[in-house]
Amino acid sequence: MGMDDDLCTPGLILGLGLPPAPDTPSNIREKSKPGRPPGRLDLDPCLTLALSGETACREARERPFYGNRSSFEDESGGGCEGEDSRGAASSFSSGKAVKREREVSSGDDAEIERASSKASDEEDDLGGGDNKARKKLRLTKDQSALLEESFKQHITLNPKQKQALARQLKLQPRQVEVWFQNRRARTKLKQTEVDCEFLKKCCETLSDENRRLQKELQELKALKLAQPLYMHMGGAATLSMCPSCERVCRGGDKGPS
DNA sequence: CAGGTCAAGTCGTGAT
DNA sequence: ATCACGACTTGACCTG
Repeated sequence: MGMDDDLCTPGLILGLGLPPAPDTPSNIREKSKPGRPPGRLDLDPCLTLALSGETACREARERPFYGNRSSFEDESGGGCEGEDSRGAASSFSSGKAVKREREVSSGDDAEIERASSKASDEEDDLGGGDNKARKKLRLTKDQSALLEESFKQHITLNPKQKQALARQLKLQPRQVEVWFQNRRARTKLKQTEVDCEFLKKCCETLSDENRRLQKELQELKALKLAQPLYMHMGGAATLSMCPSCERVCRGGDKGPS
């Protein structure tokens, strides 16, 4: 009678452990500043069946942040060249453009940029001479290819690189900068999707294993109910998890290897 | 025309 | 205070 549940808890603990949910694009926000370049999600799920006294489940490890942000760029990054002047790329937000005027470039750069803006506008000219509306810049294949190429080399640009690339592409440095920003955003989004898929698979796998272990636990409980004496002889204390075959064995029983 | 893509805008934040 | 960056938004353009 009384010996069922109380006696029946041999101290077996079943635990399903998952690391904290992955950073979603939204909660990743500023915390993730250290920068996670597109990389593998380091997930280490844990599922354990243990005797009491042991920890039910390993602490889920903290996922390391994805490695570096391209700090290597910063060595030469002076930012003193007025490289990134005014949001002149678009003539559309007249008043708002003021914001972007933090780097007031000297006339020289300003002219280069104005010229390059014109050049790029005319390059893929769609015929509309109306500059009232913001005109969509479409990068040419060559421009995109070159941008992609340099993105492969470094995902951020220092001012000199930006300048050089802009000159090469006949674009404004600001346009190059924006392209890199958007490119990083796309990369991150893509990586998030990949992570998400990976986590789903992990979840399925762990659920399966959880079910299996729950079943095993039930079997063990049933076994103990059938052999109450076994408990008093200290049998339960000798139950242990065989690391190699991942089954519960008696103390004396050794796994296959 | 709806929905997708992407260049470019705004805003908030951390680093210096 | 300034700057660079990321997140989010806007708007032009494209496509089915």
